[in-house]
This record gives sequence, structure tokens and C-alpha cells, in this order.
Amino acid sequence: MAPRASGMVTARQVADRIGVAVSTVGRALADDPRISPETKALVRRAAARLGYVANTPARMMRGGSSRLIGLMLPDIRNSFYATIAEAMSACCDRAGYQLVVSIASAPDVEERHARELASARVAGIVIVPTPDPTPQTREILRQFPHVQLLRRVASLSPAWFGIDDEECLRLGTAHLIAAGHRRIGYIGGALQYSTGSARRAGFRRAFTEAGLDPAGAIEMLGPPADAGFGARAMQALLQADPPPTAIITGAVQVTGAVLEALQRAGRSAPRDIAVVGFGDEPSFSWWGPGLTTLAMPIEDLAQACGNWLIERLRNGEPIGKHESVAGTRLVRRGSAGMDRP
Amino acid sequence: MAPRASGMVTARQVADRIGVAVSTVGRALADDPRISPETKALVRRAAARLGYVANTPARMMRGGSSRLIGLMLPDIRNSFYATIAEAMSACCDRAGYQLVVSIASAPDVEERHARELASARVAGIVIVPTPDPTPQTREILRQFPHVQLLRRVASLSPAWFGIDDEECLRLGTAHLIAAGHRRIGYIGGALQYSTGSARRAGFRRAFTEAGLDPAGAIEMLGPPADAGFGARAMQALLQADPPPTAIITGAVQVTGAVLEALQRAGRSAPRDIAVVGFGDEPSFSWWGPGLTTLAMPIEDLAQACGNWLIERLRNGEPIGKHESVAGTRLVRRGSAGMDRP
DNA sequence: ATGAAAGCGCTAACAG
DNA sequence: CTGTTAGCGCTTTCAT
Repeated sequence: MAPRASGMVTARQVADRIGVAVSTVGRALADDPRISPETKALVRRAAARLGYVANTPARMMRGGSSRLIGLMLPDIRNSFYATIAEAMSACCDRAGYQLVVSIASAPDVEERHARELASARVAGIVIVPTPDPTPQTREILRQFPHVQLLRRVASLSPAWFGIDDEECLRLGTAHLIAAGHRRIGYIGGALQYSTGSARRAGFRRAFTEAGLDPAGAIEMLGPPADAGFGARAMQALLQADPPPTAIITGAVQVTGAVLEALQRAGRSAPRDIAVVGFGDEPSFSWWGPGLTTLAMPIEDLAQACGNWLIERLRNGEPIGKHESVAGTRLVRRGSAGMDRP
Repeated sequence: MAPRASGMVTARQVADRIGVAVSTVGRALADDPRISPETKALVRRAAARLGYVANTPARMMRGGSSRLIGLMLPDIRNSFYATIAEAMSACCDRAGYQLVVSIASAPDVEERHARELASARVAGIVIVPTPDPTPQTREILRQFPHVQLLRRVASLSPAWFGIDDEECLRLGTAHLIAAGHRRIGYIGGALQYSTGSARRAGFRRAFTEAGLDPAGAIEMLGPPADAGFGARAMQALLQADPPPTAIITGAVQVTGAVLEALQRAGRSAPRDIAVVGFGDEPSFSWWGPGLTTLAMPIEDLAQACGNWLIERLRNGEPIGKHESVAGTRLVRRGSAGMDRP
């Protein structure tokens, strides 16, 4: 029967057991050069035998760092965020940090979690913020070294790691335009998200760069994490008059919802409709003729973000302005038809 | 530029600011009945104005709980585990706990993470263990309230939440047998995993229950989290002589790998081969004719597991023997053909 | 109704 | 080379 964690072995108990002072135990375990090799061995053996595990909270009170890094995400079933969690976990593991994961897609929950992370005195925070964090959230985060990831909010840290959202959608849309499509439907995140507005801008820019009027395009914007929104938007587009000849998405969740909706509606690509999907999950390759996608190096990005933060934490450097932008690759499969059909 | 977290407001500072004692501040914020309403209001206002956030580590030293729950998983990109993380996060959030996520698929990493969770003095742990945790891992976990999830190891806690692994594969295999298949390929986790051996047993049991010799079946067992294994195993099965007429998988990652391999090999279901897939991700519905799957209520299971642990933590009850088994549902889509073809 | 003081486990400054 | 001691921020007696 697992006893409560309160009954754990302390440094004092180890010390008493072998008849030395607590400080000797502390120093021996910290490999302090002033302690003799014999004593070190003695202490280490006793500590191991008694199952001594350092008490980090107690250590923290002496000014030490918490070895805790907060990761604030809107969702973890989204493959982007799962990838981020995995990469951040690897970063933390290598550097001896632990990951405290907070999942919040609403500002009030985000605020509560920020407060809890602050209460735990995390060493730093990586955050994919909600579009409009509360003043309290901002005030709390201000007191901790933190970095924004993917999404970006002016009121938070000037350090940001993201993708080139505008170029990403410009690229995909240009591909469809080059294939001859003029009436293109875009389903993406709402404009209050930094990613949403940048991606919509890229979508439109592809039109103007091709000398076309974006008015021929149809835009459906909504909450990017809501699969229901993607499905409904797709329904609406299919019933538009005239319906679009091509679809491009601006969020991973939306891509999944669109693929499912098309499958259910019995439409096949590229015959009935051309499709370019945001994100490149393995499953996208087995949809219909293979989905043509916009692939981003999320894993590398998250890793870079984590390492950057951790390095600054270790050196005690402040978090200054920093921007890191990852590019996008168009993965051509069958769903968007050939160029110039 | 974000200052180090060390400069946070303490209860003493709040006290000094309004000319009361630290203990008064502590009591006021804890809503102690002995403090006058006026003083409480005064303290609360000052605390809010100064941005005071309680120092949990300091609180812990007084014997308080850490409000931290460790979640040890082999992987988080696997949809099962992402779902578990999401559900556990929701549980923790409701109860005021925070989630420390550890990702480890090897026993030595698992041990290091267990030690780190112990060092952070987490209140409890939910673990999907590696098949053979080290003695040190066992010794550490013994000292913390913990529950096993999905996988099960005799040397850890007697509390376990999982699915009926044997029945699950019996069900899927029986479905294929009923459809007339005799030469069935099974690709699943190795036998050292509790889930791997139970699922294989279920696969075999379907044969004996139908009065058939399981020797006609082909079994490919390997690391369940390794997509490469699934792909290779599928390759091998397709080249077997004679090749199986049906495939059933015993792990989510493997299902994905198999679908991808079949797609690449240009085989279509159920014409070339019948398929029943373990797990029911949304993407499985748009593979070929729609994948017939074995669906498990992972979210409910994880939620039940989290709530069960948290309840015990709150009441200070020890973790005794407990088993909770969730059932499986066969989701019939097109990939397994009709019964009696 | 509030204040003073002890002590949780640890590290670092200060003795010896 | 090792021991003694103070103090981190908080809660909790014990004393006003």
C-alpha cells in the first residue's frame, strides 16, 4: 500500500545514519571538491541504500531553480501540439528539466493555469497563447521568462518561434491558381488569431500576385481548433452557387474535418474538387488520391524553441526580442490535380 | 525584459505593506474565520495589487501536498496517449492539480523520470509502464500513490485501469473468421507487454472457439510503438506464400503503418485483402472503403483513472487493489468485407 | 482578532 | 576536510 509521499528520506536521516553532518551529505552528493573521496563514497552508498531522493521544493527555497518548464497549449490531440509536446519533452529531458503541461483554449482557463504555473514557480514557460490573454495573464507571464510559439500576441514576450504563415498559404493557393482554379474556397482560423490573419493574407496575396481579383474566392473563418466548424464550413461551401472548384485549408484540425466531410459527401479529388490541406499528418497521405499538403517542420521548430529558452534559463540571460521563422514545403500528391489541367 | 522568477512578491512583503503580521496575511488568504472581514478585504486587495502568488514549494515544506500529478507515457503522438493526456489534464484542472508529463519508452529513461517526479514530490502518478521497469523505478514508485493505465506490470501498483485486451482481439478476429477468412495475419505488440500477450491470446482464442487450428494464422510481433516495425511486418506478410487473405492489427501505431503500407503497395480492401484495425482514429474512416476498427473508450477510461486517483489523494486514502476494465466495440466499415462473402 | 516564533529540508557562509 | 548555523516562504502552535 503506497504510503503518502511525506515519509521520504531526508538528508538529515542519511547524515544521522552514518554519523556525519547534513552539510557533508549535501556537499558529498553535489560532488563538492572539499569532501574526501572516502566520505563521498560512504554518503553515496548510504543515500542509495536508504533511497534518498533530493527534495527539489526545499532546494528551491534556497534560491535554486525549479527545473520545471510550463508548456501552455490550446489542445493536445491536434497533431501539431502533440508534436510540440514530444519535442519539448525531449528538450527538457536532455537538460534535466520537467514539463508541466497546461491545456487551455479559453482565456479564463489560461489565466488560471498561468497562475498555477507561477505558484509552482516554474523556471520558464513556452506558450501557444489564446488570441487575447487577460491582463492578469499578461501580468503573471511578465514575471517569468517565456516564449511564444506558433501564435503570437503583442502583449506577451517579444520572443517568438513560428512559421511563415502568410507565405505558407500563399504557396498553397498559388499552386491551385497555377492549376487553373479561380473559384477557390479557403477554410481557416478567425482573424483574431495571429496565424489566422496572416494565413488569410497569404491566401489573398496569391490572387493579387496572379493579377486576379480575390473577390472570386470564398472565405470561411472560424475557431481553428473546432472540428465541427470545419465540417460545417465545408458543407456550406459544397452548397454554394457556384461551388468552388478547389479548397484550401488553414489549420490542421480543419483539414481533418474537411477530408471527413468530403468522404461522407462522396466527393472525390481531384475530379469533383481539388484540395490542398494545411499540415502533413501521415494519414493525409492515404486520403483519396493522396492529399497535397502544406508541410511545416513543427518538430524542429519546437525543439529550437525549447533549446533557446533552456539555454537562456541556464545562463540567467533575460529573454529579449527574438524571432525565428520556419518555412513551408508543398507536398504534391494527387488531390490538387496537375498544374495546368 | 522578463526578470528571473526569484523576484516574486512574498507574503511578508504584503504584510509589511499594510502593516500587519505575515501570519495575518496567510490566514486572511486562507479565509480563516478568526480574521475580521475588514482585515481580510485589506489583505486581499493588497495581495492582488502587488500581484502576490502563493509559493507552493514553500507551502509543501510545511507538509502540504504538491498539487502535482505525474503522467508517465511511452509516447504522446500516439492518439491513445494524446487522448489520455487530454483527459488527465481535464481531471487535474477540475481538481486544482497540475500535470507533469514524462515521455519515456525505455526503462532507463523511465527510471530517470521517476526519480525526477519523486524529487519534485508529486502527489501521485499515473503510469503506462514499460514492460519491465527497473528495480529502482519500482522502489521509487512504491513510495508514491500510483495507478497503472492500459499496460500492466505485476511489480507495480495493484491499481489498474485498462481495456479487455484479450476480448478486443477475439472480437475482431472472430469477425474476420465469420466472414470466411482462415489465413489471417496478426501484427501486434511483443509478448513482454501485458497488452501484447493478452491481445495475441485473444487472436488465438477466436480460432479455437471457431474450431479452427491457429496454426493457419501468421503472427508478427514487435515493439508496438514503432511504426517502422508495422510497415516491415506488413511487407513481409504481403510476400508470404500463400499471403494472408485478411489482416488484423494489435496497436494503433501499427494500424497506421499498415494502412500506409497497403496504400503504397497499391492493395485495396476488401478486394485484395480484408483489414480490421486496432483503434478508431478519425482518419481511419477515410482510408480506402473506410476501415473496420476496434474502438475503445480511452477518454472515459483515462478520466475514470484520473478521478479515482485524485479522490484517493484528497482523502488521504491508500492505493489498494483496483481493476477497471473497459470494453471494445467493433465499428463496421468497408475494409473487412461482408460477413459470409 | 492579531502577533511572535518555530520549523519543514536544504544550501552556503562561516567556523574550526 | 568537516561541523555549525542561518535563513529561504510558508503555516501553525502558542501567546497575547
